[in-house]
Amino acid sequence: MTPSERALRADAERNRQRLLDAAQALFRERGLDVGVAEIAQRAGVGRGTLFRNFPTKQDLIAAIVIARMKEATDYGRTLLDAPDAGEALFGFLEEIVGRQQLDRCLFDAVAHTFLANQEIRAAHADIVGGLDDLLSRAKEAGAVRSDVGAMDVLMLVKGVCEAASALATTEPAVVGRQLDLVRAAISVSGTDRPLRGRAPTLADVERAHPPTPATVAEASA
Amino acid sequence: MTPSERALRADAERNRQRLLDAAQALFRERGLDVGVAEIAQRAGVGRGTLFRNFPTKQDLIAAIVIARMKEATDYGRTLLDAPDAGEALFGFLEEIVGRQQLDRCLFDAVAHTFLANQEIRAAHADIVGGLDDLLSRAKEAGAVRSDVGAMDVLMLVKGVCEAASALATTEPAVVGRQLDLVRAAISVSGTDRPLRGRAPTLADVERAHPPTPATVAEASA
DNA sequence: GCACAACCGGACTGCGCGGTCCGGTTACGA
DNA sequence: TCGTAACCGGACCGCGCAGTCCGGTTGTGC
Repeated sequence: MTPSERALRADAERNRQRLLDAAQALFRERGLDVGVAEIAQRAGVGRGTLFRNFPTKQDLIAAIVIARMKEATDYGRTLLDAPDAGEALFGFLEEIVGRQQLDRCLFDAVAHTFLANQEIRAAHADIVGGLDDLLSRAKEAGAVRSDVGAMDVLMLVKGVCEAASALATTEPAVVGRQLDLVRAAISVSGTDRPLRGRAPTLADVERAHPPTPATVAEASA
Repeated sequence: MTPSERALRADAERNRQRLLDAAQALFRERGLDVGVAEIAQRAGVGRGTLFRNFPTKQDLIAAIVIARMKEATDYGRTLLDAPDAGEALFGFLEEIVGRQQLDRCLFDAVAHTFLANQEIRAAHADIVGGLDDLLSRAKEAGAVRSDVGAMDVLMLVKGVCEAASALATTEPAVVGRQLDLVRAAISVSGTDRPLRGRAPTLADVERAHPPTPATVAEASA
């Protein structure tokens, strides 16, 4: 947070990175339940070192989540220049799903608790923003119906991730199939029925996950 | 399991039901994390009584889940006589989502662990069967594209539930909107693109959640 | 080459929860 | 009425894990 933290010593930085890598790998393999002891061991450092870098297991998780979200956002930006706006959008959706499939448990965490964390909230908003840009272009290009919003799409995609994770291990092809159905859902079809209600907004989601007093305090510390 | 268990004494049966009701209510309010102590207290019984009726917290949860699934299946059957096959199908989907919204955490549990339980597996298969019947009728009536399978639909619906639970507390209308999108996804539109792969089957899902040796033993006990 | 930051890693604490035990009590049901 | 099944509920156990402490060690940066 405070930029005044003097740069880490070389070995400290190295260890920090090792911890992130080890945690990431273990979380992928076995979920968030892996113990800190094992993470430290896999990283080849002592437990003390882990807690020096990340005072709390949650902090460690959050660091990984944020890094992953930023990667996705960056990828989305590169698609803004793509010639076919529709394909760009659907490509982004594929990418998001692919990433969430890899790091399933991490995004579970985001959904349930971590939107209370300010940094994660910001990273999330960035992704939504990027998606919104891609969606707007796709609408202009006539590839997507005009009455769906970014959160509509994001919810569908999140849903696909969740549902797919139940059986993706044995049938990865199913994910693509589900995405095809999402595509059918939001494409212009000529026989579209109107959608109920209004498009949900980012604010709606954030309102449902208020930052806790604890995280606010933490952020200002 | 064994039908030879002699009927419970009146007060025992009463307590059993109280426990189910209390657990159900608490799970709805605060998720599966509520402790057994609190459940017993809310039911107005001692902890010993809880464990006599349900040797394990998991058993308690499973009992509730199975009851809920059976209710949904029964409702589905009543729709088989409805005049409009398309509306019947979509009505069933609304119903499923509504139920899952109420008992969010329970179905999380199912997805993650409980398909290993034979009874739950059977109840799940029944629901899929019912959905399949409704879907077939809707296809014959020309309301739904012919290349989607019951599991395709179920996955979409499950996805909607998951995604919605993230913000349903503040915006219940969003769920209906997502269901409209699901409807758009599987309706005949004239401009349908082919779907990747083949329709997933119940067997695909079950294969991904093999019954554990433990549950097999438990079922035969 | 030296001072000190960073690391090691075992021992320890605290916590919460599921599950067990049991002696004393209640109320069902025949 | 009476035998007994079922209940009560406090005490207790075990477990696993996050997080702390600390004395001894290593290796970085100046």
